Amino acid sequence: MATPTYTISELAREFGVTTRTIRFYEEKGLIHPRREGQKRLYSPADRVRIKLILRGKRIGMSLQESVELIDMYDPEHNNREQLHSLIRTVQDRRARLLRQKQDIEDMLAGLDEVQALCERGLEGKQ
Amino acid sequence: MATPTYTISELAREFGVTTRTIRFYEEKGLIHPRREGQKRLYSPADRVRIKLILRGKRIGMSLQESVELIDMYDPEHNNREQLHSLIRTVQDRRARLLRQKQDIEDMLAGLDEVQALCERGLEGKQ
DNA sequence: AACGACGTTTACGTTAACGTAAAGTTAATC
DNA sequence: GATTAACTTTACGTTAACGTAAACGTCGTT
Repeated sequence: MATPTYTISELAREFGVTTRTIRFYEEKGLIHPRREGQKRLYSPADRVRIKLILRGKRIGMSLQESVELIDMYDPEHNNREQLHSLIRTVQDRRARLLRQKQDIEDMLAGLDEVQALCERGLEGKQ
Repeated sequence: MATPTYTISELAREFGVTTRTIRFYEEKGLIHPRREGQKRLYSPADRVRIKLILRGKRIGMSLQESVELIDMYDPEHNNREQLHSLIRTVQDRRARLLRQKQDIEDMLAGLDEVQALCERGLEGKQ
């Protein structure tokens, strides 16, 4: 079976964004769907890129940051210097992500407190 | 001993933002420092609010979202209906935070892979 | 009394990430 | 063949979150 392909509105529906958003990502060079005549046709790889970009957005990354992170996967970096440099940026990213994770855990703990207070408040009025 | 108080540039330095940012937050109604003549004087409570706002920013929350979350703590909600409503918004927040946390963990796993690939690549060239 | 460091207000400028509207093309259907 | 639905391009508009510049006040020091 041939690899599946997606139209722009299929992907828009799947990810809960507008077609404008997807075209905008292309305009910014984040994806490069092929064309069938005039129409855009998206490969599974395109689809994954969009998914990863949106994942980045959810935790507050800019589109550029998301793309930089995604592009760490494909190895256009052969020499020692580049590999070392990539390892450093990986570690920077990791540090940031760990702090974000800590931020989230702190907020979750805060929400637990708030909810406990609410439930206490409700008991009295039961 | 009296409770400590902060000038705008002290806080700016501490949090790594500009004074413009802090004044902007006030302009948007996020904080309300008292005045000494013309000058702003920040209380520890003001300081914590700024800290929480910046924490929210780090994980991609808007200023408004941060404030809404912070304001869940002070109980201006006495009646049953309000408490129930608050519990629901708490649960929505929790769901979003959990997904963000999952996103981060996925990215961290991805970074581990990238780093492993880098180190493999380096071995051959040692 | 001039200077520098800090504070203030007012106001226009900037960037990212799209929204929205206009106007047209292509393919399938009534 | 007219309509409808999905696609296209072009282009101006919008919002959030500040940046930046101008013009001024108030100390403490030199």
